[in-house]
This record gives sequence, C-alpha cells and structure tokens, in this order.
Amino acid sequence: MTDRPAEDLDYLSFVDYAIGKAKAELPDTDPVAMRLGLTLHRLAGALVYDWESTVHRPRGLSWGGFRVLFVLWLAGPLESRHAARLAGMSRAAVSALVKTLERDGLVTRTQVPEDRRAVRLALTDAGRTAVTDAYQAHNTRERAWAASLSPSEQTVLIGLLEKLTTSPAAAAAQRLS
Amino acid sequence: MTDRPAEDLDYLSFVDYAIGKAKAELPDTDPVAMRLGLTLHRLAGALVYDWESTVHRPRGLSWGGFRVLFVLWLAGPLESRHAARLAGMSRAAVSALVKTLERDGLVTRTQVPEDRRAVRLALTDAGRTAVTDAYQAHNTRERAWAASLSPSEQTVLIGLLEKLTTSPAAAAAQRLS
DNA sequence: TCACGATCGTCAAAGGTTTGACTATCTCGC
DNA sequence: GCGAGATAGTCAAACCTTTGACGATCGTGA
Repeated sequence: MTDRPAEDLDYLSFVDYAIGKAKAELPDTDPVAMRLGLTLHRLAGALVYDWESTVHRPRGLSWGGFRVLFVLWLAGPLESRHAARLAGMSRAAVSALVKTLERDGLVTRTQVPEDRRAVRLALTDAGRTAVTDAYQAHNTRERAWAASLSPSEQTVLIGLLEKLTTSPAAAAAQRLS
Repeated sequence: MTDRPAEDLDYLSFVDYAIGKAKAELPDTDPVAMRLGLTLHRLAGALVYDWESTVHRPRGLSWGGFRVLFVLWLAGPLESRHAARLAGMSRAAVSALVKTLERDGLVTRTQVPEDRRAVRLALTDAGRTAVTDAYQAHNTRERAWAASLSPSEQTVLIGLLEKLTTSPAAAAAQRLS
C-alpha cells in the first residue's frame, strides 16, 4: 500500500491520479464534481496566464489594469463602483489600479456633479488606443484557444458554462461589494 | 451615438452588452471566442472565491496553502519543485507557503539524501487531518456547483474543457518553471 | 579530475488584491 | 430641517505571487 507511481506526473495525469487517490482516501468524494473543479480551475489559470504574459505585460498593462480599461471601453464612462462590479474586483482594487492608469494618461477621474462622493472614470484617447490594441491581440488569443473546438462544441460549452454561472451555487457565492 | 444603456448592468448582462459593443468598435472581433473567454474567466473566479471564502479561509488556510497541502496529500511526499509543478505555481511561491505550513505543523521539510539541493515535503498527521477535512468541505461545494447540470451535461462539459486544456493553444501557454 | 552549464531552493523587491477602518456625502423618515 | 444609517472612494495593513538574483549542488564532457 505504499507504492507510489507519483512524482513524475504532469498536471494532466495528476488529475486522474488525484481523483483515484481521493476516492480511496475519502470514499464520499464525488469524482465527477472533483474533475470538473480541477479542470475548470486549471484551464482558467492557463488562459489568464496566456493573456497576461503574451498580450498585456508586453504592453505595460497588468491583468487588473486591463480589466478596468476593458469595462470602461465597453460600458462607457463609469463611476468607480460600477467599474468595480463589472470588472469583478473590489472598489479598493479599482482605486489602486486607476492611480496607475491615470498617471499613465489612460484614464481620467472627474467628480460627479450629482453625487460629490462619486468619481466618474473615463478613457482618454490614449486609453482607448491602448485598450483596443490590447483587446485585438487578446481576442486573437481567445480565438486560438476556441479554434480547438468546432462551432457547435463552442456553443455547447458556452451554454453549459452560462448554466453554471447562473446556478444557485453561483448565486450563493456573491462576490465582493 | 452617445446613448448609453450601460451603468446599471450586472456582470451577466455586461457580457452581452460588451460583445455587441466590441463588435461595433472592432469588427474583426470574434464574438463567440470573446463570450467563451469572458464566461470561463468569470465562472472560475466565482468558483475560487466560493472555495476560498466558505471553505479555506474559515479554516485558516490560504488558497495557495490549500493547493500545496492538496498535492502533497494526493501525490505523496514530493520534492518542492514537483509540488510547484503539480500545484501550478512557482518554486518561490511553494517555498514561501511551506514556511507558513511548516510553522503551523502541517508539513515537514527534510533533506533528500541523493540530492542535497532538494527538499522533500511531506504532510504531518495534523496536515493530513487538515487537508482531508478541508477537501471534504471543498468537494461538497464542488458538488453543489455541479448539481446544476445533469450527469450527461457534466460529462460533456468536462470533455470540452479537457479538449481545450490539451489544445495547441494550451501547449503554447507553458506555465511557470 | 575538473570546469562549465544546468538545476535546486531561497531571498528580496515589486506589484496586485482583499479586508477593514475612515471621512465625506447622500437619503430617508420623522 | 435633521439625525441615523447607508454609501462612495481612499488608505493602511496584511498576504500572496511573480520575477530575477544568488549560493549551493549536481552532472556531463573534455
């Protein structure tokens, strides 16, 4: 019982190995849910790493900085809290990131007349240029990933992901502010 | 052209809105690949946030710390570099996390006789208890998420995710050391 | 045998993110 | 009006992670 074919696993074979081992150690484990969690997490990590290292870092943007520019680009000028909600991060994170983006001349911060607590964030021309350039490359990478699937597979996958995203479990996991 | 139904979007409606807007701004955009990237990233973020906030933080574990315990639990005692590869993080991250885990009595570090550069990481009894307890709760959350899908949908989803994970794009995105 | 390059773990530095506290401001009910 | 409670953005603290550098060690070919 002390045999161990482990040690020279790569991440993919680790998933199979881990599921078998977990089932042996904790018989209550749901192996399908486990595989789903592991695979989804792994894939998303690889995606973000790819985006960040090939697209955004070379352009001087952090992954968080890009996400702020992205929501400002597509959802127009936004108050800080809305940018945070759409980008999926805390208000404090937006505040910190915008400090850099403003210094770099990509974003402007102006007071909202109707609510003096609020700050309206908007792209500068340079910001618009930066985000469109970056997103063009970003979408090219997305297309390279998606190309492994047929169009109908892509549709099915998106549908299943959206089903999970709108599930009760997702609703229970209310993120952030 | 300055109309703006944005501002009170939630994350889900943002995806639809963003895809339409991006297509208008950058006609070369592939909307399906865009939706896939956005949805996958969003879902993975919600998953990790759920795991971390409901399972691991309450038990005094960081998400990274749990991942190290997890691979040690399932792949037996491991040299540090192997733990890093399987957990999908840098060697430096493992080194930092193990410092805490060792202080908390969950992991032991012993020199490898055959290679005096290497360090073998192993769970203590307390570490084994901690990780099995945490993973039991973790898997319960995974099951809650997966429960939104029928068994055949789960199988299809896993198959498509694995197809992406083993795609050429994934191979090009070689992660870490 | 030895020198060179590769590899191991660690450290320091830099940056990102979250939480919680704080001030300023708004809103709603009295 | 006005006061209590909610909300906006910011700051500080804490933590995690990556990169790059380093000393120590290994192993391979001359």
